[in-house]
Amino acid sequence: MLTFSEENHIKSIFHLSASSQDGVSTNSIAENLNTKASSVTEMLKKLSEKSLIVYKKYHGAQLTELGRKTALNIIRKHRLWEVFLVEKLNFKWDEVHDIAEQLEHIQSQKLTNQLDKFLDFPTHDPHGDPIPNTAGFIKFTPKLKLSDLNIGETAKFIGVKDSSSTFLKYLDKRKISLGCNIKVLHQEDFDQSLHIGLVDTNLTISIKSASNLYITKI
Amino acid sequence: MLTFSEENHIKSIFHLSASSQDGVSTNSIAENLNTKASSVTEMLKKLSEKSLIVYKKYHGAQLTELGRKTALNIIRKHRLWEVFLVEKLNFKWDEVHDIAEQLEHIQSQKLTNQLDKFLDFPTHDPHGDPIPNTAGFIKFTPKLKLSDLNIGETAKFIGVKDSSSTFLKYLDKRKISLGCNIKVLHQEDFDQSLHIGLVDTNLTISIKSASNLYITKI
DNA sequence: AAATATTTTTAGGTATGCCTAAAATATTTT
DNA sequence: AAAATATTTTAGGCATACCTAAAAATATTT
Repeated sequence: MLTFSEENHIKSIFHLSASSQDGVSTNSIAENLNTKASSVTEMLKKLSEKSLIVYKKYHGAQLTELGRKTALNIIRKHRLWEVFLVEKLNFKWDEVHDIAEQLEHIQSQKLTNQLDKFLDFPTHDPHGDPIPNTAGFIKFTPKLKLSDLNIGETAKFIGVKDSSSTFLKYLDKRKISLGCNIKVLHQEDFDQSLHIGLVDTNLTISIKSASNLYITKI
Repeated sequence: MLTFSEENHIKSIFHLSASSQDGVSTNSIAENLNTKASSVTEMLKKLSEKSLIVYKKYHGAQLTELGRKTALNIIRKHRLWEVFLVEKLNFKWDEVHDIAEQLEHIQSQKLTNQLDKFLDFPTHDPHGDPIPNTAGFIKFTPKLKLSDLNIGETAKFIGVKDSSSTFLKYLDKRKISLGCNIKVLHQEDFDQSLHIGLVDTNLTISIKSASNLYITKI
């Protein structure tokens, strides 16, 4: 049985692993968890002793297979609860993160699996992130961004990179919702902003916003 | 914001208050929470400083109005989650306690209220215990036990006193479920055991079991 | 009302998880 | 490759929440 803090460190290392080939640095974990490097060092020693990570002093941490499974189980719970909150309790997609952050620590394999069944085995959470299965298998989809498209191309909006509440609300206001089709109409030269077409409206979004939208060509 | 431990102490004091007019003793809390009296003493000081209890050395603790509200909010969450687990996720009534014990600490007023609505505002949990409303109001029903009935009387089974898994499974096996009608047919002289009649069967239960069943005359 | 027993508190200790500041190591620059 | 800079670890502290053992207060018995 892991403590909340241990679980949070494991999760953090998992997320940071995506964007780094070798070990995850102490500082990046500290920044991610809003703690200090020295606290992280302590924790890395502990997680290493529990065989959840491979840790070599001054050279960061890498999850072991056990650690990866552990991380994916926490992420599975987080994302299932997010689906529950949005689908069943009528929460908006920008309101669910903090609550799921608490719920992901609830310990009961049966609870997780029954919840999964109750939600009819969803494959993605409300932000488009894939939900790992019981075995810790996660469906990998190559992640294209809207900013990667050429003028004239159309794609389906399938997920957000930055799922901060501010950004999600911004999307709501512009009626850009998961699953909708977006066509790139034109790009401004001076600031790279994109004119895009939705089903019944056109609008302009910054290149920064465009690179926060994951899409799949259709 | 209270810690899990603070919340558990508050809850414990609330439950123990039912069966004691004046202050709840340090020892009884310790026993209830499986800790030691000295740990409880420390906590009582802390809760007292936070105005959740009135605490006088050597004379036990009593909840303040704030403490009572706090306790009822935790109990509300506990019981709503129990309903959720049984009604929506197909748990048995003897499986839900430990999970609800974790879920009761999740902090989000909105979550609790949406859950309440989703469950269609249940009034009682799967063991027959009443669910406090948002304001901390709890419906008080005078609690008769099956053992209080006279021979020949019939009553509706509305709750259990001891909701241990063993006892709940015992009831399952005998098809005694919440809401069913029970008639007291006869009492054995030598051990006070009761012969009772259900809808389509008769059976014998010990006086100890009978005093664990809350009923209401019909 | 003493003596005894029980309960509660205090004193002092441990593990966890955080911190700051200083020391050690790694990386980058010149 | 030496110096400067950045990162990471160690050392030593603090708060929480537990513990045991001893002391103090209360309750019960004689």
